[in-house]
This record gives sequence, C-alpha cells and structure tokens, in this order.
Amino acid sequence: MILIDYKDRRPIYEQVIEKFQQMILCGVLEPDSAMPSVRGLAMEMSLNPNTIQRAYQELERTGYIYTIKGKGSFVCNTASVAEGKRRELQRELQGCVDKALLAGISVESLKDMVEQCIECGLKKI
Amino acid sequence: MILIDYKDRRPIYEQVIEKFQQMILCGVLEPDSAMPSVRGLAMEMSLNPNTIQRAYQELERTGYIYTIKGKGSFVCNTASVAEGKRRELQRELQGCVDKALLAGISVESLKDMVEQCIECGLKKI
Amino acid sequence: MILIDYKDRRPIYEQVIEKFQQMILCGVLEPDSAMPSVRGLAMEMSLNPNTIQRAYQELERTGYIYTIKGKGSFVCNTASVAEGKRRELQRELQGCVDKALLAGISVESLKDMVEQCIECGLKKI
Amino acid sequence: MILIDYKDRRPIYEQVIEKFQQMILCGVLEPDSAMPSVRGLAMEMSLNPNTIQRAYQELERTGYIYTIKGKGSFVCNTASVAEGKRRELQRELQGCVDKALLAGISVESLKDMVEQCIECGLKKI
DNA sequence: GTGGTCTAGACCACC
DNA sequence: GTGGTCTAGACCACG
Repeated sequence: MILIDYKDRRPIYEQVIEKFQQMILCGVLEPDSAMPSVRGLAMEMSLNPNTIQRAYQELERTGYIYTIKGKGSFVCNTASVAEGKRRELQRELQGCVDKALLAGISVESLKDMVEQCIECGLKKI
Repeated sequence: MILIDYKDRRPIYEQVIEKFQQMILCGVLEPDSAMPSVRGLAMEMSLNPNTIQRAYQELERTGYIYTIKGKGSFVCNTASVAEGKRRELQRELQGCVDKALLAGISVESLKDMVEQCIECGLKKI
Repeated sequence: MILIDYKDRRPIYEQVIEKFQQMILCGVLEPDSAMPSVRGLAMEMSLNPNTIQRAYQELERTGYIYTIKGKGSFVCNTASVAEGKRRELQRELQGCVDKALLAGISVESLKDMVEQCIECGLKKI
Repeated sequence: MILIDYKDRRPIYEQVIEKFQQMILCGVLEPDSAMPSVRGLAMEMSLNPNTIQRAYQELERTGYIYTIKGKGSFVCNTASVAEGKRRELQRELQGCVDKALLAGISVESLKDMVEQCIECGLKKI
C-alpha cells in the first residue's frame, strides 16, 4: 500500500503522486488497469478526498493516467510516460550536479559520489 | 550581485541562502571577510530586512558565517563547512538516484545521464 | 497554560520553546497529540502569531514536534529527543562547572552546591 | 592574554568581564594590583575602548575592582568577592538542575553527569 | 481551518 | 552604525 511520511516536508498529494508514478513506471500497475477510486483510496488512507483528487488530476495532466467519466481512472501506456520521467529526472540530476560543481567539488569526486549512491540505491530495491 | 528568481517556487530567503553558500564555498567570499549588512543588502535588493535577516540566521546556524553584534556578519573558514556541504549534496544525489532506479531506469542509462549532466554543468561555470 | 516572564531578558520565543520542551519531555504532552494551533495560541497568549511560529519552527528543527501543512503540529516520540536534551544539558552543566573550577571553588565545595541545588529543585516540582 | 571568541553569542564585554573575574578569583591578579588601562587594553585587543570601559564599570559595580580617579583601576580584596561569585554560580547551577529535573532526568543520572563534568573540567585547567 | 512566507515598521542591545 | 526581536497585517499553499 501507499505509505505517507508525515514528517516529509512535501505536501501529501505530492507523495501520493510520486508513489503512483513509481508503481506505473516499474510495471506494478499495468497499462489500462483501473486505478483505485478516489473516495475508496481516501478512506483507506484516512486522507481528505480532495487530496487524492488533486494527485489524480496531476497524474492525468502529466500523462500517467486517463479518466473515463462515470467509469474511473486507468493507467496509461508507459512508453511515452517513461521518456517524460526520464527528462524530469535529468533536470533534477542536473540541478544536483550544478550545485556540486558550484561548490567546488571536483568531477572525480562527484563521480565517486554517484557510484556510492547507485550502490546504496540498489540495495534498497 | 544576487538575483532573485520570483518565478522560483522556493522562498526568497532560501534563494539568498543558496547564493551565499555558493559564493562562500567556491571562494568568492573569503574567510573572515565581511558580509554585506542586513539593512544595506535588503535595501539594495529591494527586500525586507527580515528576509535577509532570516537568511543570515540560517547561514550562521549551519556554520557558513559568524556574527558579531553591532559589528556585522563575517565568513567562516570553509574547511569544516565544505565537508558538511558534501554530505548534504550526497543526500540529495541519493534521492535523485533512488527515484531513477525506482522508475526502472537502468544503471547504464543512469551513468550516461550523469555524464551528460557533468558535461553540461561544466559549460555553465 | 504557558506564562511569559517579561522581566526575563531572553526573547519570548525562547521562553515558549523551553516551556514546550519541558511539557514534551516530562510527558504532559503525549507523542502524536496535537499542539495548539499557531494562531490560536498566539491569540490566547496575546502574542503575535509570528512569535509562536518561530518557536514552533525551532521545536520542529530540533525534533520535538512535526508539522503537517494544513493540519497542524504534533508531538514527536520522546525517545530520541530525550537523548538530545540530555546532551544539551550536559553541555550547559559543563559550562557551570568549568566556571566554578576556574573561580577557584574546590571540588568538595562544588559537590555540596550541587546537592543543595538538587534538594532545592526537587521541592519545586 | 585575554582571548575573545567572536563566535560566542554573548557580547564581547561580557567575555571580558568573565575573564577578569576568573583571573581575580583564582589569584592571577593580586589584590590592589593595577588593572591595565582602558585605552591600552582596548588597543592591544583591537576593541573599541567603550567596550572595555563597560566591562570595567560592571566589574566595579559588582565589587571586583575599584577605581581611583587619575590613577586607574585596581583589584579588590577577594574575600567578599568570592562569596558573591559563589552565590551567582549557585543560582546558575540551580537553573541547570531545575531544567534537568523538569526534563525527567533522575537524581542518580544527574549526579553521574555532574561527576563527569567535574572530571572533564579538571583536565582543562 | 492549518502552517509558511513576506512586508512594513518599531524598539532594543551592542559597538 | 550593526544585528536581534517583536508586532501588525497581508497573501499563499495545503487539507
């Protein structure tokens, strides 16, 4: 299930979005399968339906899901979505790298740090 | 001088903090040199003194500057600060990498992306 | 309720912080229970909301409370907090002891003073 | 000589006062010996004479030194002074102890902490 | 409703 | 002159 970290400073709806993005991109949620209903999910997670609604809207706007009135929301095909996510991550990564370089960290150092991150990240999965 | 990006969603004081961190870490502001006065900088940037004050307070709390009441604020020695910044960046980088891996991006792909970022980042400096 | 001592030279927000730290550490405020709202408490204490806000921010930064935007602030689990407080007190105590020793007070004398303090402190609780 | 810690949040004049109190109480400065001149000391320490002046005023007010117009300032007999210092320290110690007890630290724990402080403090001298 | 940020302007202690 | 604190009141994002 989706777990909310209340100590995370980001708004709840962003956390919900992120979790669904992950599940869609890594294939846990298959294309054209139904998303949980807004009200049902809200109840299950003890959240305000508005919060879920906002997350779904954003997921629809960014091409992760599509909605059929009266039927519910469904997962999009991932091909196009993956490319978008890739670009988004590239932007974020660029931000990190820029900061590091501006802080005077050498390219060598930086690559080492990335290696460590990857190693560490692989363990978590 | 420091430019504020009002389209940036982050608060102004955070942008001010970031700019000074960069200037201190990359040596533009030398250790023990005087920071601009709170009021002076506020006037120059057309900001409220409280906003600058808050940025300076955070910079002091995180060890970038030290303050002498009635005299002003001054830049700390960078040695210890650099290590802290490195750890902070490592954490942020880890976040990026984790997201990428969770999104199903391969390690190969990821390394390519980092290479591109570094190349691109070096041009900006 | 929280009483402010206007004769105290310390800023109001520090007094507010201290009072809440006490209430959290000694268990008057239970983990995950809600803190009073910023505006509500400000009104009740006839203080500016900013002053309360600042106190809450510091309490959050030091791990006493956590905040959910739009919902309010809540008390953290005390386990980890207690250890931090202990270290803080140890530092402060060290300062006192150092001063006493530097002033030429004998170890014997000092221990007697501490005994008196403890005796006296226990009565206040 | 007297060293000022600019990173100390307390005002400079308080640090000056404290250092002289220590030197007088532990006998480094003998009764009726001359204090350094305000201007001379200010120059030597690269401080504003006002700052030294204020420290001397406070030292005179609290009975550590006495001033003869046109001749300078001199160290008082320590007997009476020591008792005052002792009371001041007792007050400060009481504050620490009260905080600890309010934070739920046991008397046993507290005594252990004091022992550690004393041990640690003796090494510094 | 909640907290987070910002502006405007005041007063204080310190140097 | 400097930074530190506080009040008053506004606007925003979030739930």
